[in-house]
Amino acid sequence: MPNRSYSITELATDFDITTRTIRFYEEKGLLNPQRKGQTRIYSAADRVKLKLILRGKRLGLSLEDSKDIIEMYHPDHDNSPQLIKLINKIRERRRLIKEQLRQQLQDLNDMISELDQAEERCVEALDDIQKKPSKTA
Amino acid sequence: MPNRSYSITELATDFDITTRTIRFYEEKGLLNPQRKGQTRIYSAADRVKLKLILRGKRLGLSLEDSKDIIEMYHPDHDNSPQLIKLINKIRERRRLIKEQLRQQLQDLNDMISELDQAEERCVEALDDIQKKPSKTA
DNA sequence: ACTTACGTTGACGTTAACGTAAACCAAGGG
DNA sequence: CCCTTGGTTTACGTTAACGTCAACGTAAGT
Repeated sequence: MPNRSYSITELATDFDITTRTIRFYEEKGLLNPQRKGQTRIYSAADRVKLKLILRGKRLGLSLEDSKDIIEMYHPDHDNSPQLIKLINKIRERRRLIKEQLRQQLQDLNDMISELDQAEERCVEALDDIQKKPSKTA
Repeated sequence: MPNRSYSITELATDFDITTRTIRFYEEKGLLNPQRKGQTRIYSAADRVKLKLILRGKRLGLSLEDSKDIIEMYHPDHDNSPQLIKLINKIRERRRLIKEQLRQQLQDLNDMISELDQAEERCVEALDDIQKKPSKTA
């Protein structure tokens, strides 16, 4: 059932964050859960938003960036200038993401190959030590 | 000539950072340039370290992490227990990097395909508006 | 001698993204 | 009735990674 609702602690344990974090995201305008009295009630859509936020964080986006992205998901269907602006924003964002993807892929591969080399140097140093026994001998 | 040396502003403009940033990295123990009087003189090796730090940043590593990684590049060639520990650190780090690579690739692809969908929804909404002329008509 | 460019060391300020603590309410169990 | 288990708001604290002065030294050019 994708239409159930969630308590704040439930979401917190699900995503391994604290309730403070979730309330903080609301404070920053990234979430707007319903209320039952004082208590926050999170919908499936809220859950998805949280997921978006956390994914954004893993990619190094700021909360502002994630907020921006979240707002791309519910366009104003009656306002064509707004829609056009939104489309451009989406395309720009995609461009940024793709460029980032390229850069990170290269960075990660570079780093891995350098770690390989560093390991190799260590292994060789160890081999050398094996051949000439210690100075104290 | 890879063995020339660099001034602090030279490195700063090269990498598009401020001199404050470079001194900050030194303060945190990631760099240790020579001195000529008071003035810092950076070697080619220092330049490489800076590059490592900045790449680390792009990957979301902390300065502490980068410091750790930099220290992997000049092993103590006479101490085999140290060398063994270092090799294990390198392997662990590579494991982390690879896992991060996997995760980021998935995150980026997910995000791109979701942006594609969002764009599509916008375009459809625009089409709808074109068909039924504005309410004021 | 004066300015300009580049360098230095403090030291305090700033921003993002929460952590932490205090003080409180509400529902249910024993 | 009290306690435990959630939930709430408000507010101050914290950390990383610098930014931003201030106050000064030095060497080169005019």
